Amino acid sequence: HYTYFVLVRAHCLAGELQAAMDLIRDMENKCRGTSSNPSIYNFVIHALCKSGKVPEAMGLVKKMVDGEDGACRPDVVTFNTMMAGLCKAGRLSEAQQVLQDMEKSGFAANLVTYNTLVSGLAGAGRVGDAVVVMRGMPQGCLPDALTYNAIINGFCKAGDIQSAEIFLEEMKSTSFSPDTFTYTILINGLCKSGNLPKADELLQEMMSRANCSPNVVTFNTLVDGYCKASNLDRARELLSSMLEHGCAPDVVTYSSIIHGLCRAGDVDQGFGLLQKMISKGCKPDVVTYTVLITGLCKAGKMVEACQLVRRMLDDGCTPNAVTYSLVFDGLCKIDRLKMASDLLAAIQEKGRVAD
RNA sequence: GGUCUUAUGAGUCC
Repeated sequence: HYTYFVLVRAHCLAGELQAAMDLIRDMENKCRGTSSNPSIYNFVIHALCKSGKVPEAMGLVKKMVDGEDGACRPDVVTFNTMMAGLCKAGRLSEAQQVLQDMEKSGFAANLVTYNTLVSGLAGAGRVGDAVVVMRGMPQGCLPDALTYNAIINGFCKAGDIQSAEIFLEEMKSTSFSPDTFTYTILINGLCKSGNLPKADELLQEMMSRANCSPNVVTFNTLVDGYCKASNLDRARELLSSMLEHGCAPDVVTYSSIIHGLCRAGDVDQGFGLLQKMISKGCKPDVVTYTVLITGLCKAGKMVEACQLVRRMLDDGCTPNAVTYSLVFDGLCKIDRLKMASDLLAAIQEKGRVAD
């Protein structure tokens, strides 16, 4: 079975999900009667969900629950994985149904099950429902740091910092202390609601505490906050201060600042920073390029925008629906249908159509 | 020994 796991995982990671499913069927036939391990199935369910094949994942789970021809019995991870996939697809009522289904099949929900549902609801703007689920968690399965973090994030995303702080206080009264995630969530909420001073204060608090130092995500969150508040100087200060804390800026850090520069109308400086990140060994991704292309389109530099699309293709970076809609929209608006069709031809020639 | 849950960046003035 371990051999099968290695093979199935390799296929999944290569995006060859049908091959992975075929291997499972092959395993079911060859190992008939032996008890197999659900982790192989769980891995495939996860991969199917991640690539948007939720119905296929549901089919596999159903096969397992029904005990169809040689299929392995599900375990709690099977249900948790399926539930997370449904949440990410925005299919929340079906995710809630999984909780009913598993109990019907005699499986007890665990902490991961509840946390999955809580974060799914909270992340979809239904933080009130998330709190109801949290309050209904049974003895022996009480909320942990992840539960609180998901709830706090839900309130922050809804712009309700006050409620987030109430749950922060409640968290502090438990055996779980706010961690790097908690602080980063709050910093993000404060940034998005325009309270940069308080967000910065929290960063200072983190740096003075031992058990929850800021990481690259924390810095990125605040860097983006300052960029969006048009305070590029402070954003750059943070870039230096993250280095002092042993945090290497990553593609998100650079893309945020490049976005800030472009938004300020300084696409040239954006390209300068692009060069700098490349020279530091940080590879630009589809978002980095899209940010720059947006800047070029807004500046009416459609020829350069098309050139950058070709450059990203050459760089091995595949444009997605956001990139394309942006460029084609820009071209059509200024009536450059010839350029649009030329670009489309170049994309098709490279066989790189995403989304 | 292998599988599940929490935080950060892009377009559409809709």
